[in-house]
Amino acid sequence: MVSLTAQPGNGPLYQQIKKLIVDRIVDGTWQPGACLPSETRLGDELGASQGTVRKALDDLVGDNLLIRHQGRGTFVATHTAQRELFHFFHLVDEGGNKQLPVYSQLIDCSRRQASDRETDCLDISAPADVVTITRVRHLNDKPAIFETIALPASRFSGLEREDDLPNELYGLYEKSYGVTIHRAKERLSAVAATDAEALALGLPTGSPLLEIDRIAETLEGTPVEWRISRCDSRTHRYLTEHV
Amino acid sequence: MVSLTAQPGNGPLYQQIKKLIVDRIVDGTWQPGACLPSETRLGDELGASQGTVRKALDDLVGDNLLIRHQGRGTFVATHTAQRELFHFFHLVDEGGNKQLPVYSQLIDCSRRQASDRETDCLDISAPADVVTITRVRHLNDKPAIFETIALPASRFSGLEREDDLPNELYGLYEKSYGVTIHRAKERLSAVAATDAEALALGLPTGSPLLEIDRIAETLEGTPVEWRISRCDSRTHRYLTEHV
DNA sequence: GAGTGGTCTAGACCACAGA
DNA sequence: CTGTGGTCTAGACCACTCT
Repeated sequence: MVSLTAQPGNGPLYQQIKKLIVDRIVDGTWQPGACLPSETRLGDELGASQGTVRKALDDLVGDNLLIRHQGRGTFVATHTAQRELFHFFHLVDEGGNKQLPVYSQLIDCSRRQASDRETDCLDISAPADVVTITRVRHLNDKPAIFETIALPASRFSGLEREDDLPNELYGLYEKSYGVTIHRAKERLSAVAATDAEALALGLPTGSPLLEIDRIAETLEGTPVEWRISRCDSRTHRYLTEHV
Repeated sequence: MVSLTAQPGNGPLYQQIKKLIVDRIVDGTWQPGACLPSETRLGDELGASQGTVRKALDDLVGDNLLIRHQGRGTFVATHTAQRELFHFFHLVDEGGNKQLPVYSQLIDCSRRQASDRETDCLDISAPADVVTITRVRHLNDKPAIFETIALPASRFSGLEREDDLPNELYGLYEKSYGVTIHRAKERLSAVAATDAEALALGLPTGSPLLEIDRIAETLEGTPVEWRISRCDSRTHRYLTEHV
């Protein structure tokens, strides 16, 4: 049952509408890729004008939660390679060109008990399992990223038996495990390459590597992936832009 | 003379209004900190409704170009320490806390002919001067960032004679040289500390440092500062968030 | 042609800041 | 009290997509 009110203590109507839409996406009423009702229909259902609904939708489009197509409708955002490239991958080569890794060498994918650090990063309670992935991602046909990933086994049950993991995992999370990554917090630092990393990336032990420590969250803000990417810094840079 | 039209080949009205406002900020009609005319007045002057003006203003607020204060008015954004902290400084300590450097040890500030790399980064033509700044910025009372900055001498004439450079330079650029930094592109990598850097930061030569290579631009997109910050990666991380 | 989002208008009332 | 931005409405027309 829907009950939105003019504007008592609940705050602005369009904020209430935003929350309602987010809730429906979170609870699966509107799955990724689904088409929302039209602005006028939503307005009628919620007892708001089309303009107010529009403001709510505009905000959510700005949050990368919805996508609009003129003449077609408004859709729940999905994880395409495009989105991965624009929002979650920031390495560029000397020419400043961005390209997703097309090949990954899988070193390990298994399930085991979570370490203290892992339970901490993934915000899960002590005796729990994680699925871990270790792989070397290639850029321009050369090994460039040594990557370790930890996932809560509760949400990703059976992933360790998956064969042929794709390079872009977020689409897999979404399609096969119903987990949509919405936000990623990254902490970057410089580290010295370990023997294993140096060997895998073809450079001397102790070489400086760019470490990207990422925690990826769902729409609700729950951390669901902890990823450490150690990147060969000779050939690639991490690009960001701020306004 | 203002002439905005309904919507011929010029595109949507609110886009034309945005452009007009940006132009007036660029040409100095509305200086940083200035109060714009009210929405209704702007609408009357431009022959548009208040709602349309509002949409233009909303967009520009989203671009960090304007700031609104309910009941007071709409203002051109300025470079406060707050903005510097939120938009242009991304280092955090182990606790994840962000704090601007409060002390900098100035090593050099002088004027000389630009190198090829500098003319390239700053997009200036060959025989030109730059003002360079070299300094060590301190975080938590410890040397943490070895920083070199190159500025086109044409825009920053006399800066090399400035005594007592502030830690946050962007406010100085804006107030004393009429240069407002609007956007910064950063390329991050891991490098090995040189002798000079190691000495200044109190760590062994060859230690991995996080290098931030930043080119800062004006509203018009002209590069006006090239800055390389080499950061002690043991104690600090570069924090970003993506949605 | 029917339905969608994109733009624009005109007018209303509320919340807040400052004289 | 006046003027500002913040929210909300109702209705109009345009541009686009699909059938």
